[in-house]
Amino acid sequence: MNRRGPYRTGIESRAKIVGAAVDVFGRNGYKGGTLQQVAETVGLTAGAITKLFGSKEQLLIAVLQHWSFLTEGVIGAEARGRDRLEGFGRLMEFHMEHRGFLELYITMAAETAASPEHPAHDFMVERYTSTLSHLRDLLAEGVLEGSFRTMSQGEIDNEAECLLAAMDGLEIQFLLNPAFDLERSFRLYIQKLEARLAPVGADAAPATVGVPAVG
Amino acid sequence: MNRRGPYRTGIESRAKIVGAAVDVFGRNGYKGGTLQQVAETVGLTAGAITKLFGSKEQLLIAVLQHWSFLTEGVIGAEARGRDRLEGFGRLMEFHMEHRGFLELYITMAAETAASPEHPAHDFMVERYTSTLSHLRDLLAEGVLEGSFRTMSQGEIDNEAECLLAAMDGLEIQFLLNPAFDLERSFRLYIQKLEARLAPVGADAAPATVGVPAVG
DNA sequence: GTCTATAAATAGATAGAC
DNA sequence: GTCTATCTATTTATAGAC
Repeated sequence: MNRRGPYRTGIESRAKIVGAAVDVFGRNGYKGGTLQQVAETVGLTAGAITKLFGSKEQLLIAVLQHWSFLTEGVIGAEARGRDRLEGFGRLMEFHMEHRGFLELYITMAAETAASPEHPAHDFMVERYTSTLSHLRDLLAEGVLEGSFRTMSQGEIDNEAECLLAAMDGLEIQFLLNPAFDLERSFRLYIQKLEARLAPVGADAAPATVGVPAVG
Repeated sequence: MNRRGPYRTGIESRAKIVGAAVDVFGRNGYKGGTLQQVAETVGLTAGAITKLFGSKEQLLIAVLQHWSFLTEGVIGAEARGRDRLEGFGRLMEFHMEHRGFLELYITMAAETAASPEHPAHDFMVERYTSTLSHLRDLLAEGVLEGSFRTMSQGEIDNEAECLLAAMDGLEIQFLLNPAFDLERSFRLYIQKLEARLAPVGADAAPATVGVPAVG
């Protein structure tokens, strides 16, 4: 970085273009978003973007890689021990602070879910597969560690699916209603999850644990 | 219906066009879907559709009304008593059998969530608001009826939000992976919900209730 | 590296024939 | 009611000047 030479401005432009494309593709989708909208945002022309990235599709790929790199950094791989699921809480925070990335994620998820020929389809399928795998591992580690009660693999699978589903669904509700407290709702879900998965005899009064007064 | 007169074929065409538009808008989104794709599906021309519906946007409105009418019939208003949440289980079944309507719902939810100027934005916000309200009512009625333990309004709100989120998120997972058993995953979520919300003293062994062997 | 100009395709919508 | 033909606007992508 801070590289000298003939490519300096090109590299800076690429970064600015990718940032603008996150918003454009996030708001209007891949087909709906246009290179001219991106160009307008960064003060260039559509032709310049085509030459820099080769094609609209390759710009999308660059956008997805940027997003992937950023969110993996937010979630982190160090999530072990007590704060196992904390990385995903940080992801909710990140999405509240950077709405453009959340819009991109939800838009790409829906578009690729509905059309297998979407250029980002394989990317998103792989993303969902690995996220589910990650969540299953966290839950299984919690069982081995004694933080969670014993569960069958089927129970672990379903908890992982529901947890990912809750994140996606709550994020949609946040986008539709900016007053919605995404991070708080997600953390309440986690509290209920931890109460439900508490080792037998670890805590009394399971009927009310994990849900503080909120009304 | 089976109406005579000069409007007969027009009415039949309208129904066929709306059905085709469900798929086209569902798969490609509103901006991404074209009148020509719809016309091709039903064996008409794009010009004929424009004349019948006035504009692309009015076709979308007709599509949303059709979808709304159908899904409300599936969910039903009779959902009281023990089978309070059964209507939403039927909705999951319906979505597995009629994937086009599910694609339309998820696509519209994502598009309107990301762009407030979307022609279906107000429609979807209203849809989410009323669904959340419906779910809160079902939970509150369950409390009054004694099926559920006492909850604060905040707890009810969060349970309704998480339930709607789980439905949306699990549906996305089903679309991305057709082998995913949406209905079963949803019913497992409901079982966990009912176990979590069981009246105090109504059932022993809360740690394992509601989750049958699945591995 | 970015521009202008342009090619080639496609969009939604309208007009008029039948 | 549906078609053909056409208008106007946009799209991605390319070519060549600077």
